[in-house]
Amino acid sequence: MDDALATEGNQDIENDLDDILSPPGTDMTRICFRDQLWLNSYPLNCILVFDYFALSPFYDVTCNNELLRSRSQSIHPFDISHLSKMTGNEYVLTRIKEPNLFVLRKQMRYGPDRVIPQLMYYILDGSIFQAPQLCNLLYSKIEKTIHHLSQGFTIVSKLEKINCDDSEEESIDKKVKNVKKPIELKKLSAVNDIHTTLLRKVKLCIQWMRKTTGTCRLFRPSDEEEENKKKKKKKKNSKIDIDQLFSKELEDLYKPFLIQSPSTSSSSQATRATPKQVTGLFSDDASRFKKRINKKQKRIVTQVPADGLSTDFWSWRKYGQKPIKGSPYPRGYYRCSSSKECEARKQVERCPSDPSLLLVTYAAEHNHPIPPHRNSLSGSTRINKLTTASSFHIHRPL
DNA sequence: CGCTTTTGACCAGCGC
DNA sequence: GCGCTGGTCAAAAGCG
Ligand SMILES: [Zn+2]
Repeated sequence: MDDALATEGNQDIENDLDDILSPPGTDMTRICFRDQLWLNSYPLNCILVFDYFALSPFYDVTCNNELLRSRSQSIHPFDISHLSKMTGNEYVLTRIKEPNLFVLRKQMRYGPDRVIPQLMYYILDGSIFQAPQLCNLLYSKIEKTIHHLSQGFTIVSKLEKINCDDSEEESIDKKVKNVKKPIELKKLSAVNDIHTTLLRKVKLCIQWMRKTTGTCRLFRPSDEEEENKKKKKKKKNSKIDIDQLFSKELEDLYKPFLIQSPSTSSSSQATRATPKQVTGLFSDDASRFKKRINKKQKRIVTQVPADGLSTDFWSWRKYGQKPIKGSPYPRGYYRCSSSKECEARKQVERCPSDPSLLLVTYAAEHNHPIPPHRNSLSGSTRINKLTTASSFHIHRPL
């Protein structure tokens, strides 16, 4: 299955989003203005930068700066003492690093100390750009993230059939059935749901941001903006509500895909052919085996094709191999090699009924992010020998 | 040299 | 207590 399934259904929402993100006449982030003739004739400094900016298509001739300019030659159009007495659109210089960088802000003034920022522009080495709005930036980041997530889910559902056992009451027969049940369709529709819901949330967030701040900024607000913000404390509270709601619902959405931490997981045990294999897996005592994982630890069983291609992204170190009863193939024991503190473990064994499949049982959770690279490649050539087709008949002698 | 895997020993839990 | 089984330890060996 391809990505089209996930994206097609969201077309309407995405179109709506485009409308929200790009109100007519505000998104000029794709263009850049530069007048080499002007730059050759005049020095770009904080006095003349206004004249230069006024030549660009970004400049709004209805602004108060334009009024000041036409009113008197002796008043600089950026003169805040005059601008602050007026109301309406205006441009102010917010950052100056002559002659390379100038940052301008377009804002709506309602009174001497009441302004709402609208857009930011920067003039970098003579080229004028409009800074992308925070909401656009956020949206593109989130969209990218969603895209990668759904890609990831698609790949994962192709490679693995995941069984996450939640119930202890399930009969053994049922458990065995669950292991074999393919779940690609279920996963894909879940991904689609997540995609749709995320887009909806993003849309809500952006609408809210526009309502509360007029438009979104890329730069840190100035002191006077902070004061305005304090006056809007009530609205700040509503931000918290939305944020909490947003993260809560996100959490709910992703819950089925997360390996729960020991503190939150309820008691459950592995899906195995025989429950006997599960009992006595880990015991918690103060001896030198205290590192053994709690018996109630949540465990996740996955089936992966034994082609040697589908490895996970964690780095593992083998610490044992045992022959297992009822299977001609041994079981390999691996622990996380990224961190000494990390308790994550996995067991890899070949499925007795279908030797082309590997049963990978994960226990405990990593307490660190996925390592970017393997810590070391030395000694790793034999990694997962169990997964290579040539050697899975090897049995250690008893 | 620093990492890995290999592998026999050891431990804990369970059933008898 | 004893034997069986699954899980872990740790010394030794292997690898780049
Ligand atoms: Zn880890």
